[in-house]
Amino acid sequence: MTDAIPSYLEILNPEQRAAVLHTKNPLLILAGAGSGKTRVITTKIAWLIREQGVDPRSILAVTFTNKAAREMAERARLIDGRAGDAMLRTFHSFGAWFLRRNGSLAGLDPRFVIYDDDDMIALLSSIMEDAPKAEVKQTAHKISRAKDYFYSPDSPELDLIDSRKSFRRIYKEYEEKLGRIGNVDFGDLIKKPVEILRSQSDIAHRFQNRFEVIMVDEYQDANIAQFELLKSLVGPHTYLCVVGDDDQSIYRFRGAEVRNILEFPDRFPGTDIIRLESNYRSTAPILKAASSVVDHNRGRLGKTLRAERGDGKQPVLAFLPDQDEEAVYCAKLIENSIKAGKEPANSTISNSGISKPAVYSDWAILYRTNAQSLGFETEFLRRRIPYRVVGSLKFYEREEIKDALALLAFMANPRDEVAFRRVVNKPSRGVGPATVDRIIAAAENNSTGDLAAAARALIPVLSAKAGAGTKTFLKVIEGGRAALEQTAEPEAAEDESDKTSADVKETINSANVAPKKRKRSSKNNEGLAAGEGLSVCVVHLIQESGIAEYHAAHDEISGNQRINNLQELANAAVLYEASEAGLLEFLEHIELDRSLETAAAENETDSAGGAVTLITFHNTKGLEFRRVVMTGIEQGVFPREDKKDDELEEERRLFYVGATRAMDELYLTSCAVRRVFGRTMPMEPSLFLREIDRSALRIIGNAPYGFAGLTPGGGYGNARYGGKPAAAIDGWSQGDRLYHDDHGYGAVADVRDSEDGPVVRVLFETGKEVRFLSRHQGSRFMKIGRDD
DNA sequence: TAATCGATCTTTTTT
DNA sequence: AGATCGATTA
Repeated sequence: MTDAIPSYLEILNPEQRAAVLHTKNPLLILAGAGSGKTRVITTKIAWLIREQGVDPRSILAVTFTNKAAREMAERARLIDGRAGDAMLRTFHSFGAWFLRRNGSLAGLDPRFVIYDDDDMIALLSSIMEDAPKAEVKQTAHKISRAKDYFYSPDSPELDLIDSRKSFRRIYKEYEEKLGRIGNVDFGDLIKKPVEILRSQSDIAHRFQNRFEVIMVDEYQDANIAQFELLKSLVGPHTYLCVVGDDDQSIYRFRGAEVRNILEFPDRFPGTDIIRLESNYRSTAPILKAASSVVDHNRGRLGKTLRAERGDGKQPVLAFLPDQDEEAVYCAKLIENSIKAGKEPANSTISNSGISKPAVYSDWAILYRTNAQSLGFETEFLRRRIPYRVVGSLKFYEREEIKDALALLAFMANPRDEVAFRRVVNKPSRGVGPATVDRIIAAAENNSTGDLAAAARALIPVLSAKAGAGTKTFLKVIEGGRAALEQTAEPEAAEDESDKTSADVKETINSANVAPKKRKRSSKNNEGLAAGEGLSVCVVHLIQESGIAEYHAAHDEISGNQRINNLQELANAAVLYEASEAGLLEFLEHIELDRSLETAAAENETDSAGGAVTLITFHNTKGLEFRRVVMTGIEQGVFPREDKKDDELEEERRLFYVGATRAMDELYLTSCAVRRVFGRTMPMEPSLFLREIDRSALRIIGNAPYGFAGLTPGGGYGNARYGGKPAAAIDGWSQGDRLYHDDHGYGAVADVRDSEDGPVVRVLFETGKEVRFLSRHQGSRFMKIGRDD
């Protein structure tokens, strides 16, 4: 250690450095929020390559999101370029990569397409023919869950999920049907590789030898199947290092098991544990607020974060009348911070030590459910506050996009019954359900299961109309295939060549290549512009199939963007080659990484200050923002209704994750009423608000009755609102809440008549008291409601 | 067979 | 409030 320490290690604190330099035994890094976890992982990768002579290609680092994988690759490469050769992937993309090469050992055609939840439901509903849709959905969920836990249709443990015989039967049938089709669902991407590795010891050995080092990020979110995958990949000489934080485990609902991290030392004997407890992100009061909530959880490893940044602005809890005011409050906060940045003289609200002018991208609005984003969007749109919505885009879930993808999927795999059903009669070609069933039945009887072949063979027997329609459809697909083959160049062989043997030579990270080219879509609806590569094929399909026309007609009625969306999809395909391999790559990329930003979602994002981020709590994991507003902190919303025990603890962790995203400023909002399904419902403040250490909180607005013991901070306490509201004078009465551009939020303390007319006395959240003449209020004061 | 109108349900959270 | 689903109707 007395030798010169490389500079990239110098910047680490002792614990971080110990984590980087650790070797041999399995290592569990318990990394609190904001403790420099990513830095440790990336540095470790670089260090292993540089100082330990580890071949980068023998390093596997697994994450849960593509974003995290990309970031990790980028940062590791900055330290050492060779890190670019390491395999950095999500669990699922690793599974897909594995199955393309080794799936044939389990009878899987390497040309499989990945089914998403909707496809899964569609397939399932063809099995559960007359079950209500809700039940089908629920069954799909249970099957996903079963796969997360590595349960097969004949596992005895399946009873833990659903003990009914019928469930077992449906699950089994589903598996058979999916197998016949030759596609896989998300769960299969993990489960099938484990099955192969378990049953084929030669393959297992090959992989155990290939990966000398395996690292897992966000280990607290791993499910049982992923744990099994890990176990199968770790050989006697593999160095295993997992990083996680039990307090940030928020994916239980999709099978994540905190016990993976809690029991890691038992599962891998000899494990060393290193804790990273220095937080470099948030100020002390923010951390205090966050920790005081999660402290109420039982069953945690427990740790204490030290706020290296020291003191800062108190988090603010704002009680607001309703969700519209909530949106206004957020908008005002943002606008004020921007304004304050532009006019530094205006320092009514002084924030200790924060002198940087605020920009839009400093801000994030957090909410529990995607549906809550709408209110903020409308308000921000109105005020021209640039924003971007993370996650809920659902670009790939739109009808027109799913149609186009189904055409592509059917082209890639003519056994794909789900895709076939979706598009064979869209737009309607006279191929009704009866005909479709007949074709599918015929395909089941021929050995290949090829629906296109079965359909072709049936044409002579079908009615004239159905026959003609079927013919048209097949022609479209064939045309698409022709568009592939024409341009298929020898390059296509490159990826195929190393399929069996040396995956060591693999140039990896197809997930990382997708260059961010921003193609401007042609705005006219005349026709779709075909670029190069696979987009030629995509455009052909959506045009010739009539899908484009079908949706164009719809656009005219409801003013949608469907044609533009289809164009966007075609643009994305430009990056892929027009070959079968390119097609599969494109489809896989879409299934596994839906976070792609689409031009459709950009409103004014390109403006200088960036944009405010609208995002669910779940989606914020791994992110940080200078200023964060946690909205809808109400009982029933967050925590969601009837959450108790383990689930309540998970909600608490979610709260913790959200709060620890904030670097400088944290705001919490809680509404007195909220529209739920169009009905206005009275709300109660969240349980979590009572759990927050009160010394770490400043409260503004009116704490509702029942929020015992809390006295608003600005000097206007509950008592003031305890009685009936005073009679209004000139439209103002005691208890009215208002907003002032300079002073922020406040409430009317009293209204008195004077010789110049009614005088309104207002107390602001800053503690400031202001009097003004009612008739002079101008536009500087904005009334925002009252609390009765 | 397709389009239109009402009734009903919706909301977790995501790879 | 909005979407979705089914039944009714043209």
